[in-house]
Amino acid sequence: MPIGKTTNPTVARAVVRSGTAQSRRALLEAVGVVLAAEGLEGLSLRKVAAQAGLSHAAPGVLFGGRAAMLTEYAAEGFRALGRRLDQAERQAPDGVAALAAVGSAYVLFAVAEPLRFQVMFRTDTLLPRDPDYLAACREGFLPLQRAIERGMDEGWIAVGEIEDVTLAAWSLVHGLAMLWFSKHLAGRVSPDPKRLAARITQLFAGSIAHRAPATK
Amino acid sequence: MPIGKTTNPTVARAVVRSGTAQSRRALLEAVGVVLAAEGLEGLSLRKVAAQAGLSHAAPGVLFGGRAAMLTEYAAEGFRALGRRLDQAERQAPDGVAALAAVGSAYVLFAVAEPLRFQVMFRTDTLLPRDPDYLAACREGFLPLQRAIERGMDEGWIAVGEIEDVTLAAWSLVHGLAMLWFSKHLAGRVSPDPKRLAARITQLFAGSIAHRAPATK
DNA sequence: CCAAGGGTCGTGACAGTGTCAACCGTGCCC
DNA sequence: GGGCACGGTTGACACTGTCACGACCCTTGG
Repeated sequence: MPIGKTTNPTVARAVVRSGTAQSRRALLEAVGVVLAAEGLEGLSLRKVAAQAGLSHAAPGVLFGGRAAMLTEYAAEGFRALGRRLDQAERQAPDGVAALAAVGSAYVLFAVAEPLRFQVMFRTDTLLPRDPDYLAACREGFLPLQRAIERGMDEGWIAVGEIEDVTLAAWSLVHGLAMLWFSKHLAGRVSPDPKRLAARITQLFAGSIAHRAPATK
Repeated sequence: MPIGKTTNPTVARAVVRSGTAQSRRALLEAVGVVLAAEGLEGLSLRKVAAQAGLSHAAPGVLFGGRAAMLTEYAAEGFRALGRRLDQAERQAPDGVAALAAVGSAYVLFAVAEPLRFQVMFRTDTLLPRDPDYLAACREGFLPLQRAIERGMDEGWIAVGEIEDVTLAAWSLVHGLAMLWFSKHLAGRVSPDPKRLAARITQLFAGSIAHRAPATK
């Protein structure tokens, strides 16, 4: 008897998340396809459903609405981002390099997949309270926290400024990515995002690490 | 006769900016009202038109479409932002304070009017090539450039790094504002945006200004 | 003084969107 | 077999942005 593919009966009922895993996966992949083909504004549940070979109301049934589906899509993006940052952080020889590498990887991830990145942070079209989404976010930012800790171990970050340095680093690369999307930088800066991200993150990390003792 | 006859579409399109200034002004003000009442997702041309006391298609006629109207609204926002930054920059005693003050004012403007700020940078729903919009952007960022120039005159910014420092400063405050909106900072940092912005911008400006000579 | 015309805006219609109630088919268990 | 819960479709609804058409007003020419 082919009972092997039976789904967990009670859990599926308890959680709001229903639907077959295959259909949900197909829809999530279709989101990326439609996003790449039609752009951010051209994204619609109906196109996604058609791309996935399902009926037009399938996203609503399987996820519970547009926001819920995009939230799941965004959570997957945060997990992918976390893997990239983790890889960058581990390869860095010291704290300064780690901070710059994580920041650079952040920007390059955003530039490489701008649509996904923008969906990830468009919290007005998402469900920011979703526990899965929140967990993915927290997991994604662990590499940055590790890089900060390395700076603390190396002595160029004081315990009292951990929060500020972390937030400043995150803001820096997040803002750089956002400005890159917004095209406000077109013609204003060098067009190579890789070199640009490296310069900016090294400027920041280097300035923080090599401060003169009397910073007011 | 089903054949539409000699209507000249080019003549009607000759002047993009048509309509009375009053109606356009009323619509732009209505954008702010609807935005405040319904949020970013609740914004629609029909609600704006109703709020302004006009017909549902008035925005399309008077501006040429949703994107054009929002672009004009965004341009007004950039002009207001420029005034705030200019004021902050002029009151600062030296370059470091100017850079921090401009950055702090940037964040506070964004926090004070989050919806307008988000519309200003949502370039996928705007017309980023609009000359009026571009001029307003450029004008809005003059104070930041002046602050950087003060730092250069004071000797803590080299000529070769003007571009990088400018972009880093802008990215920092822009990212901080964006992260604030995205609610990813909720519970993570101090809830007072004024104090937070001051700390972050002073950390950045102070680190850049008081670097040890051997950076890297 | 009146008719014509161009600009300003309302009206109606259309395709497309997200969401929901109602509806089937299919496998499961008593 | 007879429910029956699940996975998904169908159909409908309100709402959106956009466009063609028509009504009104102010100017202007004869």
